[in-house]
Amino acid sequence: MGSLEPGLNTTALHPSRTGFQESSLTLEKQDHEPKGGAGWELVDRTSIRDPTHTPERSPPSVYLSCFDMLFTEDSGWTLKVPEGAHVTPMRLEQRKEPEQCPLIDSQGLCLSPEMDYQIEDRSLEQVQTMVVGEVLKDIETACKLLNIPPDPMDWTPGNVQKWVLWTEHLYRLPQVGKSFQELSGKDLCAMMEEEFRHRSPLWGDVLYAHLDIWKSAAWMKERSSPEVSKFIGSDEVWSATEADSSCSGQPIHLWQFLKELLLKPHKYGRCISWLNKEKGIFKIEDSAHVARLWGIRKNRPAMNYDKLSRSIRQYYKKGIIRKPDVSQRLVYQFVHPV
DNA sequence: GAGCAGGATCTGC
DNA sequence: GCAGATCCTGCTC
Repeated sequence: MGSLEPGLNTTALHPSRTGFQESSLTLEKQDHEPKGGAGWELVDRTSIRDPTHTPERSPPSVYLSCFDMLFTEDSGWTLKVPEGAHVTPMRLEQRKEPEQCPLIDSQGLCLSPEMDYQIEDRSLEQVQTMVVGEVLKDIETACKLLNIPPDPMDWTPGNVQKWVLWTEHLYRLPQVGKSFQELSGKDLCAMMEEEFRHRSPLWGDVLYAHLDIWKSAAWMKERSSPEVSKFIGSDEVWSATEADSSCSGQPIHLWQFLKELLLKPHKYGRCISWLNKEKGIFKIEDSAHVARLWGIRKNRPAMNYDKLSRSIRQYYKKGIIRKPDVSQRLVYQFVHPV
């Protein structure tokens, strides 16, 4: 049994990347029983299932993409793969609209349509709820960073471009944005998977799968699952009326953006982190990554750290950011830490 | 070479 | 006009 390193992006399991034929995957966590027992297998490019599943025992499938969030160092979850394992994409031939999404059950969890029954495995249910919560939080974070609405149906062509750039970044895709120019969110949502593949033969299916998750999340948000809300917490629940400048269409300032990243250490701790939160001293650990994120946020693909740092230095005169008393490379300090 | 400092100019809102 | 983005020169580590 080999194991995939925490932090692994599950697109590494994408059959087009791996050439795998079939798979048996197990989710494991220290002090927890492995989930799935005999293992999980890939159902399609976005979901995995317990091959030993019976309706009475366990949910048949979960979004594979959801588990991206589980493979973080602080989550403790590890995806185990048997030596020489292969992954087979068992395509869902009859993809349904989000209202009938086969991967979402009647309670808003990432389950299949045959899930109209009680799940006896409570811990597994909790994992499901946690996964959904993580997906919603992840999308919420992306919305804030990109300043786009959570529902793809509301996207302008500019929003679509930001989202495509974001997806390119997330899945390490080559540039495919030009293939989706001038499309609104409604246009994008109306497109079938074949059209995604037509526009981008190599990566259209990845974009389609990622969009499908966003569409499903918007659908879940609309249904306001109490289970999911409970997990996410009151301060994290989506709210259209939430007084959040970064989601209200107002342009975000660079210093606000940096603080947003610093507020999500579980996601961005590897690229930016506090050295002394009380004094507002932070370090840009991965300058290229932070610049890339800022470029995506501002729809400036040519952004780099040289330009970003120049913008930071503009804050010196304004008294927003300065270099700490003991100047260090890539270390800055908010003049008025909160 | 990468990062830092700051001037000058351009751009989008 | 503002807030960056871009380009630049010169400097430090």
